[in-house]
Amino acid sequence: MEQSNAVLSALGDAGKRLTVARRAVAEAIAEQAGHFTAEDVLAVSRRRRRAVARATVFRSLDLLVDLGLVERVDLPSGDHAYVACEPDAHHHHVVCSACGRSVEVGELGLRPILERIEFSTGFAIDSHRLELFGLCPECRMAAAAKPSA
Amino acid sequence: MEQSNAVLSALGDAGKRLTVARRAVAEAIAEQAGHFTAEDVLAVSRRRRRAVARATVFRSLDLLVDLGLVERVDLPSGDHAYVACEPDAHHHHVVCSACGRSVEVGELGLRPILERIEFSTGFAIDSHRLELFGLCPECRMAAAAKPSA
DNA sequence: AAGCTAGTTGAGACTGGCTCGCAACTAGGC
DNA sequence: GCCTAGTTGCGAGCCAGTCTCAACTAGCTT
Repeated sequence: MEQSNAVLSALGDAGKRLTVARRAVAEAIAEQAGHFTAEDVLAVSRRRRRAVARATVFRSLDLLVDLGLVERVDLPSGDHAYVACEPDAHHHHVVCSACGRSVEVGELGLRPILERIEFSTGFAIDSHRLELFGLCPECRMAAAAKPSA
Repeated sequence: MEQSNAVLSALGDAGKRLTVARRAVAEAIAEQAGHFTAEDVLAVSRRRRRAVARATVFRSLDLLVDLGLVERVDLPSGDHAYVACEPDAHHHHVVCSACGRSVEVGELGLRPILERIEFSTGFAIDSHRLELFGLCPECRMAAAAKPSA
């Protein structure tokens, strides 16, 4: 809930209205443990009897992406998903390929690598996207406990 | 053309048939300078009078992705595209955001960074995706020559 | 408390990327 | 040249995401 509050106050700061639909979307996102799709938000909003129109879900999500409160990730499957995240600081996400949970990691010294690439290719790199996929500690343990199946 | 040959022989090695449709797709890909979409392949095949059905384009592209001859990239816009690339070695792509040209870069010392992340998050990272976007040397010069517009 | 208005929403038609099912076709071994 | 399983083409279908526009409302104003 606190997270949805953060979203709501960020909306206010950006001079956006705090509408019922946006509250519902914020709540639905706050309820997500890891990454989620627009479809998930839609489903949660319906389940909670705060149904929001499909178009509005996409609009709100776009808005939140603009505000940096949510980020798009492209799953290895090619599907588009979103993750809630801290605004401001540049960071990346580590996504659990079993349960979908996602964790943020900081800038982590990519800078020198980027510089090396710029030097060797002549490109002026202005944006990059690093997405990491693997098993979170819980799923690792679960997998170890029950190796087959 | 040599690249399309590489594709064709790789198909043979994988025990796949060398059909007319696949040749057409291979040629269309060889003709692409940078990233391209399934739609591009379709358009080229038609322009060359070797029209391939939409479904077949997707099937062939999937096949080539499986064989590691082509890779999917997700553009910052969220669109899916493909890039032709060397099979085997793990590598990443630098994509020019102006002209779409793409260049491969090697593994470039990401390993220690991944290890640091594994240590700090407890995740067992088994795959990652690093996509770099920026201006290639030509487009940089073009941009410098004509700063406005 | 009521009014005002621009930002926002809902509904549903629409688009475009991609997949499916199946009969027809053909690459490549014999 | 024959055979057959792997492929293809076609067209229908599916689904995420977008668009349009009239109706609604958040939040300022009076």
